Amino acid sequence: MENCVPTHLSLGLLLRLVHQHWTQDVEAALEEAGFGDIRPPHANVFTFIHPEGIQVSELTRLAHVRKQTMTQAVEELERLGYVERRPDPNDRRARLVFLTERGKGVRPVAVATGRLVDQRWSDIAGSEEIDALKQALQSLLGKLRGGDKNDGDPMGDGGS
Amino acid sequence: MENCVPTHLSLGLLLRLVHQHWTQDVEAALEEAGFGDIRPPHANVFTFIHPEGIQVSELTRLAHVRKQTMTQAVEELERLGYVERRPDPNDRRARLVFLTERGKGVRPVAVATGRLVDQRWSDIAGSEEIDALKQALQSLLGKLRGGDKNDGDPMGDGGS
DNA sequence: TGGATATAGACAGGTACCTGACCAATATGA
DNA sequence: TCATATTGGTCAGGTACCTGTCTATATCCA
Repeated sequence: MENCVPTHLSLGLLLRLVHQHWTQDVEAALEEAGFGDIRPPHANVFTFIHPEGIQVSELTRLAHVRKQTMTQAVEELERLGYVERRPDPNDRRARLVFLTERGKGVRPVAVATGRLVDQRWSDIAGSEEIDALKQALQSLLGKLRGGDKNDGDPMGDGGS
Repeated sequence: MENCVPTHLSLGLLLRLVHQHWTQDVEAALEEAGFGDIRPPHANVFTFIHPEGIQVSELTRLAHVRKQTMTQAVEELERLGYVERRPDPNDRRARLVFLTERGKGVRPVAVATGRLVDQRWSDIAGSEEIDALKQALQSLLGKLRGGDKNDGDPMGDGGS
């Protein structure tokens, strides 16, 4: 009796709960991979950073989080030695974020983590179902915002 | 060009973004209904409370949030005069949460808010799509937890 | 060329979740 | 019946988001 999944929970609740699962799973996967010091929000940085350096503002746009949030992630990664910030030669207001040598080593793992969780969920629930869910969410999102500029995100996030 | 919704965002990112939309929409709907002092997490209380009184612990179970979170919501609603807490005659550790007269008046509106947002989203994206999404999330959730006790939630949440 | 506006980033502060430690009352069971 | 969980609730503290304000630089255009 006790494991019927009976009536409909609200959409808000469902979204929150599934999202929580995702975050936890990403965190666990990072831990497992031996990078306990990298946490979900950091994945956003690893996902979108590139060798030419990138501004924090650009990162916020790509990851859809606020400046404060992204700044904090970058600062933490800087403290951990994965990235460094240097002045932007083309804009004296800005600083560019670069991977350090250490960061370059970790990036593939950090980026792969999201995919890994995707994979696990596909194993559990069927990859078609997961794909359909993604599609549905994406389509919904597109409709909710009248038409938002979007951006790739090969896998990204992991974060939130 | 700028409104293509091109490649696939990660599931985590999608979940976060859609959830954010939901929360904002619920908040806006409450505001619109003239209850700007009621905020999304409070909806959990209004959804699950009943005339016989309910323990905070029971509320946390139903809404799937932690004690601290629910306690805070209840305290706020108490301060606003929507609920009151009285000792549980059957358990001297516990206190029961009851709606005040004021709370009884607001409850239907607070509960309806979630449905309202559901309705709006159905208008925008098609009710079939929304229903399918709910179903998919629920099914996924059921699979992620080996098999969890569930609970109704006629509409609930609103909150997160 | 100079004034309005937009942008990069820092800073201050709030919210809705979370965890873990703790106390008091209750239920369990040898 | 008394030690041992378990549970209801509080307290302290952390995280990942959010908002708004502010300064310095950049951009745009009249």
